[in-house]
Amino acid sequence: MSHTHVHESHEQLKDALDTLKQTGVRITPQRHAILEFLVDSMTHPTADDIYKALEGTFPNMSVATVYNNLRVFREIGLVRELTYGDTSSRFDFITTEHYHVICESCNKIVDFHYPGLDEVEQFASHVTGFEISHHRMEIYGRCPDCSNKDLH
Amino acid sequence: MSHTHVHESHEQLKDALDTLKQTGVRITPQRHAILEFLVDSMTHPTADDIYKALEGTFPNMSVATVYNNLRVFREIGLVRELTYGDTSSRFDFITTEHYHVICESCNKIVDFHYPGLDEVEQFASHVTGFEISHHRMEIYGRCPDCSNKDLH
DNA sequence: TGTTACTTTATAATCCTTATAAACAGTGTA
DNA sequence: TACACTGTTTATAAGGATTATAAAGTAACA
Repeated sequence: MSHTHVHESHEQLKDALDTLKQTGVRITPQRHAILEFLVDSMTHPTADDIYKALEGTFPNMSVATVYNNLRVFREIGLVRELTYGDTSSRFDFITTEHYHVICESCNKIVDFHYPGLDEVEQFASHVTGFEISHHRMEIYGRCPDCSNKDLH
Repeated sequence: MSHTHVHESHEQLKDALDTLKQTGVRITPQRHAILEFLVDSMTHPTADDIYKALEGTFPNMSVATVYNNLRVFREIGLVRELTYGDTSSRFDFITTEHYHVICESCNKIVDFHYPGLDEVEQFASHVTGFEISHHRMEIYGRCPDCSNKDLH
C-alpha cells in the first residue's frame, strides 16, 4: 500500500514534468521542488506553506517565485486553486476528479470522490444559456475529531 | 410582474428588519440602507460596491461600517458571503436556496434554482464521518453575450 | 560566443479586510 | 432630567495576501 503510493507519486510527478515539457515551461529546480511538494502533500497547502517547506532546500527562494509558479501550474492545468472564505488560497495537485469536505472547526480538508455533477451542469446550461466549462463544490461540517471533542 | 417584484422586495426588507429586531441588533440608518441595497441589488455586490453606492446618502460613512454590518448580517443568516477566486468577496441577500453560474469572461453572476444536493451531503458524511452542515457549489462557463461575441 | 527569452530574486506597492480608539447615539434607571 | 451603560459609527492605522517591478541570473540556441 505504502509502496504503491510512493510509486503513484513518482508517476504523478513524472506526468507533471512531462506536461511542463510539452507546454514549453522550463523545469527549474524550484519548479521541480514545488511540484514534488504538492504531489506528496496531503494537506492542501497555502503558498506560504510551500514557501516555508522549501526554505531549507532553497534559502534564497522568493515568495514571488512560489506565487508565479503556482499560477503557471494553474494555467496549464496541473494545479487547482481553492478559494474558501479564509484569508489565503490553497493549492491542490490535480489527480482524479474529487471534492472536498471542510471541517468548520479545525479547517481540516478531506477529499472524497463522487461522480461529477453533470446533470446539474446541463440543467444550469439549459436555464441560463451559458456554455458550461466546469463547476466547484465544497461540503462543510465537523470532522469526527472535533465532533468527539464536543462530547467532553 | 414589476409590481410583484417591488412588493416582494418590500416584504424581504421587512422580514430582514424583523430578524434584526428579534436578534437584538439595532436598526441604524446605515444598516437599513445596506440591507435595502442588498435586497434590491441583482448584482452580488462587493463591500466596496455597497460603499460607493451609499456614498451619496451617507457622505461620512466609513468602509469599516460596511464590513462590520455585512459580518453582522452574515452571522444572523441574512446574507451570504461568496468567495470566488477574484480578489474581493461578494455578498448575496439570502432568499430561497439557489446556486450561481459565473461567466469566466465577464464575471457576470446568474442565479439558478436547483433542488439541494442532499444525497451528495449524505454520501460525503458516510465516507468521511463528518457531521455535514451545508455545502456550496458554483458553475463556471460563458454567458450568452460573451459566447456571441466570439462569433465575430 | 553571443544574443535572446525566460526565470528568479529582492523589494516595493497594491488592495482587501480587520483592529483600534475616540466620538456619537440610543436605552434604561434613579 | 441627569447619568451611566452599551452598542454603533467614524477615522485611521495596521495587517496580511498577492502582484508588480527591476535587476541579476540562467538556460537555449543560432
